[in-house]
Amino acid sequence: MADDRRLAVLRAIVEDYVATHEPVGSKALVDRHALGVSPATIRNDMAALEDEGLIAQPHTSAGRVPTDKGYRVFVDRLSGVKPLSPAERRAIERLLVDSASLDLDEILERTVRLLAQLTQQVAVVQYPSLSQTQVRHVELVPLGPRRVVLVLITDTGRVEQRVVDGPVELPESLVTELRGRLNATVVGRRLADAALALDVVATTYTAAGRSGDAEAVRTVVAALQQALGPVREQRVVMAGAANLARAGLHDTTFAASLGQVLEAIEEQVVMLRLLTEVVDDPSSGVSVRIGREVLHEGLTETSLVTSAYGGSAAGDAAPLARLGILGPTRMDYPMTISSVRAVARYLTKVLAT
Amino acid sequence: MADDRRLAVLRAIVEDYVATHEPVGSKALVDRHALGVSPATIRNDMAALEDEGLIAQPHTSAGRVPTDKGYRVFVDRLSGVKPLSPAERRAIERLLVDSASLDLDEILERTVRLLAQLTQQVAVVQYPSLSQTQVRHVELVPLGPRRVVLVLITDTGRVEQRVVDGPVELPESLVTELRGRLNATVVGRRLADAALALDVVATTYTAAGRSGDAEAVRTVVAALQQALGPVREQRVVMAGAANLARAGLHDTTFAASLGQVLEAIEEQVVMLRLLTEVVDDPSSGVSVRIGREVLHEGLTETSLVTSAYGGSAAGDAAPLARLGILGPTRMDYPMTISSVRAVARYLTKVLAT
DNA sequence: GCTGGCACTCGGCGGGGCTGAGTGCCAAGA
DNA sequence: TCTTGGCACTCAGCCCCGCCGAGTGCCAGC
Repeated sequence: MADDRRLAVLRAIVEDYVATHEPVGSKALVDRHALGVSPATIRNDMAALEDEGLIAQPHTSAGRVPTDKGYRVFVDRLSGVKPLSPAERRAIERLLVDSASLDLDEILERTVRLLAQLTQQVAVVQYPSLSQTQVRHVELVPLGPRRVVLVLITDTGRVEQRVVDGPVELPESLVTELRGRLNATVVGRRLADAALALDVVATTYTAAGRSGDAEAVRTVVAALQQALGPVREQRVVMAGAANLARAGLHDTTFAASLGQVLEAIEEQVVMLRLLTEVVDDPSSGVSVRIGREVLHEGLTETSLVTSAYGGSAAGDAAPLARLGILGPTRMDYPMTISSVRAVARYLTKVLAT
Repeated sequence: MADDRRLAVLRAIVEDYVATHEPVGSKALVDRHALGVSPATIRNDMAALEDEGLIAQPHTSAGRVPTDKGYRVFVDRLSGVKPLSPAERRAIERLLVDSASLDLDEILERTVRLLAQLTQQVAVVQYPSLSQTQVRHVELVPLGPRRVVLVLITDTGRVEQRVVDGPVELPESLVTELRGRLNATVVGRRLADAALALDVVATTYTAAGRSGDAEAVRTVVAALQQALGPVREQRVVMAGAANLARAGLHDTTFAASLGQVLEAIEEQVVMLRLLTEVVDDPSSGVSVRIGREVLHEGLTETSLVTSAYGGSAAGDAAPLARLGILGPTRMDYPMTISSVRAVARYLTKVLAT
């Protein structure tokens, strides 16, 4: 039971520190929380918590501050679910309703803004993975004698385009023929399967003795395969950088790392790595990385709260991608976690329609 | 000639202040610049410049700092063109070469990054205006009984897409017929003309007594008209927010406005207004707005250097859109101006191919 | 019109002293 | 064994002060 109280003290320290942004002392704790014991007792508990590495003092004779490890314990064992406020719930539902007729780009754009606004942090949404989706249609449009636009349309309504410069002229007749052949080969297949199936198309032309055309065809096929490949789906959208700056105003240590945080966000490669190397906690459906756990140089003062979205709630379809937020380690985890989870769920619903 | 020297003093003050970020005094000026007169003379000149509102003292007994008006005079009359370094020139040329086979999105993405890197500021690139371009092709792809994807392809290779939910079922035969009719109506026309020409399509169906189909057709036509309209071209891409944060580290006044700057950048509406209300100076081909001239609340500490791009160098084709940078008023204007101009020219070339 | 000289101003810096929040430890009580 | 009040101790933050020096404006002389 003494152990229970120690954890209650840790929870109180985290909550107060998040609220005030100042190291919290033993007296302030008993004043603000009905702990039922004296400051001296709290001090003993604090000493124990410090031994365990859960809290730390910035300097002698200052209050305590949670460490990354302290936040970890708080998140894993202490934070109850904070239900969303009616206003928040309404904002999310509005997204769901309004999005019915929007295209994917706009849905994601709105989602990321909503998440940034709810959490007052930087929000990121990864583009949905295309691996589950199928090819609906391929279109070739001549732009010039040796140039065509290749447009790939999937059954989720996503459109990919490539400008292709052929090595030789592409007569209208060949374009028309190739359009038919490509559609026959790939329509209805999953993207990865379609890419493989295309391998034979160019060789057909070689076999038919039309080696001149085969060269041009190879170029077009290669572009289509590239469009089918996973490269283009590796994108994230981001919103709420201004929230970061505002957080930095009240927190000089975080302000210093602001530049590095912005850099990481702008480097899509970095964000994608962070998003993909993470796995949701089965019970909460959310992943929380705290401080150094984020495993990126400039983000040691930063936590990453993310959740998978897409797929089906029943779990019989794999999720499509992840979304989440990035903010100072000192954040309101219960609120953030429920916001991220709620937005992920609603986005899943929206995409299922 | 005394007047000439006063301007030389202003130039020296601007240059030193930009370099050191500290108020510059009379002694420091004569040391660093071969002005050929004594500090006392400079002090008289400074007093005159201050009377004219071109420089100011943060407090008595500190050096002088240029005002917005001072920067204005510097930019208009004093700053020579600073040629790009060979390394910079090479970086820009590499963009030109590599971009040959990329699509528009990627070209702009690279351009904005390049500009951010060259200037060490936040770079913005507005998407090219579509008003000059023509419709190349319209494609309709059924997604479900009442849903189609509408894809619009222009002769610049730009692709716009819309998911359209019809009020009633859209049978395959109608989709095919409509595809042909739409293409017959709009292909080869300019976007704005095409939107007008579409007005008659729906009425054709009504006239033919097919009022059931007419309703569905109207929905599709409306979506296409919206895609043709100017709404979707109103986009900007942005890069280099981290540069801003870095600038803020050495400059507390600017750090305070950092949040507002990020907000303005994220609000595309704001950036678009700023970009469109600006006109290039005919002699330099660049527009420079300094501090309050930017005419936006959060950007009084910020300058905006932009240039039109696209069109033709000879001027016989109107430019397509603008690109530029946003940074603290205290920036290296000659360098920034030549970078912005150079990138705008190269992007024009790239898009002309 | 330029220059050297001179008195003046005032922000920034470093030192010293005080305050108060917060701690650790201890001995006594439940 | 745990809790509690008491007590001595530490130390960051703050204020005050005095000094320094950069920088100024003005003036008389060239």
